[in-house]
Amino acid sequence: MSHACGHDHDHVHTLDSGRIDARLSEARRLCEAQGERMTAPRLRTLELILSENAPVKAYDVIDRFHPDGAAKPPTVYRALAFLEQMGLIHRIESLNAFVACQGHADGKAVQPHAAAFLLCDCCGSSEEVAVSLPEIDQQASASGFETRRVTLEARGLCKACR
Amino acid sequence: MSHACGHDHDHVHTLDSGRIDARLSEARRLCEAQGERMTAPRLRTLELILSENAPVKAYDVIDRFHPDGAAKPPTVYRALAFLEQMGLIHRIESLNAFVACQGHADGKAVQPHAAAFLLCDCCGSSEEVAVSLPEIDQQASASGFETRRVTLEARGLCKACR
DNA sequence: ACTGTTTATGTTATTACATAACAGATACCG
DNA sequence: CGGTATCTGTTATGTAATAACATAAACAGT
Ligand SMILES: [Zn+2]
Ligand SMILES: [Zn+2]
Ligand SMILES: [Zn+2]
Ligand SMILES: [Zn+2]
Repeated sequence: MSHACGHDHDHVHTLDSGRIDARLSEARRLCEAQGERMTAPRLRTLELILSENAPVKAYDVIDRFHPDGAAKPPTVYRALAFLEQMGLIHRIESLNAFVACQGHADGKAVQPHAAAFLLCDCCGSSEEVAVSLPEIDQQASASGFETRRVTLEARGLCKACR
Repeated sequence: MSHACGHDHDHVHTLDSGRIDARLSEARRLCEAQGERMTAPRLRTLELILSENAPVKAYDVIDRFHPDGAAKPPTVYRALAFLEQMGLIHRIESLNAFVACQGHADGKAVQPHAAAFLLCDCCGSSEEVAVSLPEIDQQASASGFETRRVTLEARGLCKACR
């Protein structure tokens, strides 16, 4: 984690392993409840993303996948696609990275959903926030546009890094 | 332009060359007014993006840059960065592509600005819409987050492709 | 015009990100 | 158990973006 901003990034806290295990179990339940399989590579990919608790690059997952040596890219990209479909992770377009969905943090199952993100350019932290988008919905309606997915990402500085 | 959607994409209209020339002249004026140079590679890059009138991949610009043979990537990526800074084009994160700013279409000079986009997954068309984002601004404030740039992209089907 | 300084471009090479294609294994269902 | 669908392993390739350094053009002051 390189930075030249004159302050530390201790405020980017990680999840303890108990909390991660809980999230993984819950993810397995959620998949099985929908007739989907939570396989080893999917679980491992989710584990690595949860461990970071911030947006992670696909190739970071690839590099850390095995204790010794990297995974093959398709293994991880397929797992990422699956986890995203299940609503367990989100892709951050402006970072080419993936982050665990915060909608599950409190133990509730959450269907795949659009989310907005506050992304710190200094410490790399991410906060998922729920927003409605009346204006763009209205603009879309006015244009006869049928919206399927919305990407909303705010880049800037978090409270601790300002 | 490949598609298997059962309808044509004639509704994706291009700009005629007179209109493109006008936009290029205006871009030059806008740069010079700010003490920036509108050089040949920058102008050529903008021309290619205006010609498409829809989001264009960087490597499409690279391939078409010279009548015979491609440009080198840094040439085009540097031009793209410049044009984006000048507010003449926007980067579409979810497509890894660039589109001309529509704020200049009516002859007005427009400062660099955030914009939202309606992006058709079928015909590839793009519509730039102006929106304010009270909810995310509010969420950011509540979190002590200082927003610098916002990406807002709606993917779906345009009126003609629904 | 001369000269130092800044800004932009040319060029080579490399790094980062993502998917196609197909073979093999595993789960699931009747 | 056999057939089918789903998932994984593997190789190779395709696509997107930048690092690093050399060259050239513009600019400002003399
Ligand atoms: Zn979420
Ligand atoms: Zn921060
Ligand atoms: Zn614009
Ligand atoms: Zn369309």
